[in-house]
Amino acid sequence: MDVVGFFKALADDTRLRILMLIIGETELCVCELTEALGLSQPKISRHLRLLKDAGLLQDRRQGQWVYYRQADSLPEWCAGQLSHLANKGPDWLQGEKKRLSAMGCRPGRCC
Amino acid sequence: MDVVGFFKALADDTRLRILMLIIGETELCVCELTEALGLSQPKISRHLRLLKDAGLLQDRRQGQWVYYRQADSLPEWCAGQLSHLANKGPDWLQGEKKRLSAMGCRPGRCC
DNA sequence: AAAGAATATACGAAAAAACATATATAGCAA
DNA sequence: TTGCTATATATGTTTTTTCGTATATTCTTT
Repeated sequence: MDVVGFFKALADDTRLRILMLIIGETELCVCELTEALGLSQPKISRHLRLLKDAGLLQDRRQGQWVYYRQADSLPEWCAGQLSHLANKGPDWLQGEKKRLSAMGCRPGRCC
Repeated sequence: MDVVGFFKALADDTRLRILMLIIGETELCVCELTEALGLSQPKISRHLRLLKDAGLLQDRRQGQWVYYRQADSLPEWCAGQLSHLANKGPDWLQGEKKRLSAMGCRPGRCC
């Protein structure tokens, strides 16, 4: 996990929102992110891959869903910064969180 | 100072090194940075401008030299992250610091 | 005023990143 | 198997960044 790579990974509005949402919710699958951000599925997947390649996220497959969460074993300077950001700032994620909880059916959370 | 803008500003190797050097030394002028990083003067100036536009640096002119330092009035989450980075990490700036102190004549510091 | 040094900007080219869309893969259910 | 859903990748295009080089500006010194 190099420093510039870390900042590059966060230097995009979509990725930053994805990451903050995931950290706030601990774990989210692709379709939840797609819904919450109102973006196309390939776009979400592409950015998730970048975040995973950068070492910030890890994924696990469960059935047909793939869940993403913050990577274990992040260096402290990096994890600290992330949780700090996720807790402190984002009033900019109100809309996203609202859309998330408005989802009729979320995998593992309903029906 | 928006969050994405902050990360964009740091998402470049040259800018990150410039910033870490400046924070480490409190204040540096363009020719010192040019020497320390071994890069062309226009390149340094261009990146300094980006950092200034992003709100991370401020400058002051003294005679023919322009000195850059970390901006006053940075939000706490931002200043904290910067000093944390500058103090903790950069073993990657050894060469730069060596070239800096090897400069025969540094404005305000010699002759 | 003229010359020289330090710094800034302008401009076209090259490289990198982001995108939309189409298609592929993988699991599940009938 | 077939069909359906969730996710991933491939491809060509557009946008954004970065860069080198040339030139402009500002200050100092003579």
